[in-house]
Amino acid sequence: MSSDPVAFGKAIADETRQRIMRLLCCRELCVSDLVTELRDISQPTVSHHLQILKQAGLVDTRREGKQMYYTLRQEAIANCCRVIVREYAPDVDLVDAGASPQTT
Amino acid sequence: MSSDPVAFGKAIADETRQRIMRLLCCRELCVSDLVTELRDISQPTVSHHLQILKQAGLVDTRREGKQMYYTLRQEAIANCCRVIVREYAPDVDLVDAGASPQTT
DNA sequence: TCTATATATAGATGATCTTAAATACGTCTA
DNA sequence: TAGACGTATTTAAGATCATCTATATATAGA
Repeated sequence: MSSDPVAFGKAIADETRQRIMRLLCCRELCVSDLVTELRDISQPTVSHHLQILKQAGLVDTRREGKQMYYTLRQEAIANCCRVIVREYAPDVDLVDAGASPQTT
Repeated sequence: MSSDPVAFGKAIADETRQRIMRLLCCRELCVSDLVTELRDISQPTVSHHLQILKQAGLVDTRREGKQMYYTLRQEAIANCCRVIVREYAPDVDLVDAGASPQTT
């Protein structure tokens, strides 16, 4: 919920967590679904990363019987990005120049 | 450079680095300027963080005599945010409906 | 209640990160 | 060239993190 850029950075600063986020994007999955997809990561590790994402406010949870379903909080993610741009890229207009690859 | 969300996350996942980014936002500063402002951080630590930001493509450098001047690469930062939103918040329109009320 | 299943937590370990002190490097000026 | 100054790198210590195994908690069904 915080939209704190440091906390947001820490939350996304891990390859496994971003794999989880990618899997959760636009669909709801339970822990065992995620463990099945991330076949090289143990269940406790998946749960651990989910707790970190939850703590950062980037996922929502819903219990259904024995399973715990997770979804991405897209609006929260977008909001963190808005804060970052407002703080560190205030001169950039997000509307245009979206796809222009202006990088060294 | 890369616009890799994991690398971007690692780069911003530190309070000191974001303090540096805030100081560099919209103005050019050399290392000793930054050391003066961040009065609780040593010069080698500041230099170290600047290297991390540089490696992530978030700052540009310009040498002028003995000093090395740093600037924020706002476009690169905005681009990383665009990638993150595209990947993890595709249903959200970054432009409107932000934290600030946008009266149409 | 007991058992099975799904998820979370605890503890341990190795890797990575932050930091400062000491030192090296690069540039200017005399 | 020598010395001063600004910045970068090296080294090492302490902290944090990702990951596993083992175990605990929670829920459903018999």
